Amino acid sequence: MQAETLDRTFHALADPARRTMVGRLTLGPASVSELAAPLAMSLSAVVQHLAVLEEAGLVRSEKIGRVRTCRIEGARLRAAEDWLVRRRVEWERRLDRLGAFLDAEDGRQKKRRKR
Amino acid sequence: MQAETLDRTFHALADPARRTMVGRLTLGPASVSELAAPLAMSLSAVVQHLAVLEEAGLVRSEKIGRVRTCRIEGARLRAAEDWLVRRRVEWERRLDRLGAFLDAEDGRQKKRRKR
DNA sequence: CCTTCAGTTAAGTGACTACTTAAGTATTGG
DNA sequence: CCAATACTTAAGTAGTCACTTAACTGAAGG
Repeated sequence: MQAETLDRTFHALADPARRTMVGRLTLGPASVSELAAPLAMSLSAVVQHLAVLEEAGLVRSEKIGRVRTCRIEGARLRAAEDWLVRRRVEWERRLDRLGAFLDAEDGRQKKRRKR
Repeated sequence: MQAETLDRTFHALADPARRTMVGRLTLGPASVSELAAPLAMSLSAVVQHLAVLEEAGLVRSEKIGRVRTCRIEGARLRAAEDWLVRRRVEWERRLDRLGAFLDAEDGRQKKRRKR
């Protein structure tokens, strides 16, 4: 939950090519060429995107022979999700309190009208 | 769930100042100065961050008199959370399948050993 | 009124992004 | 062996980013 880690994670996810790569890796490990296949850019560009994902800790990879196999690393993705969930919960809690307050006000008004 | 919308959302969240602003707004509406208070930068810079958040649809604001009041808009935040949840679910499903497969293999090995 | 307040706008700067092409380096199938 | 494969590295470029300072607008408060 460190600021810099979230910076890198959200930055990594802010690119459609990188999200496509992450999406592919949720289905299972893949080589660099497999990750590149659906993307309309040079292999070189894909490698650079991969570097961003690895530096963010979203992906880990190992090279065997001439093939580099990549897989997702769940922790950072989970941390980003957690951050979003926490904000949403806080925000919903606030809406609930507001709703309860308005209901109470409404009740008071009706009471007043009854007199 | 359009790509460009997620681009903007994740990009907006990739900055610590903007995340601080969003965090503040989950607690309730705030003026620009209130958002700026905890940030070590000029008001002008804060206004520029606010513009990024508004263009991403994460925040909406209205000016009354000389005060601009900002509040969060939940939808886009929710969409980002959804994207992360979907990837995680996919990834966990894959791990489960893998686990089941390994368990089955393990069972087969034990059977073989029994003979 | 007129000054302070709350924000707005413009212009500039240095760093970073997302690519490209081009020229590598190991592997490996035939 | 040697050509194809699977990346890897380097260098360059146009565009974007996160600020800054400075000058400005329009609403209040005294």
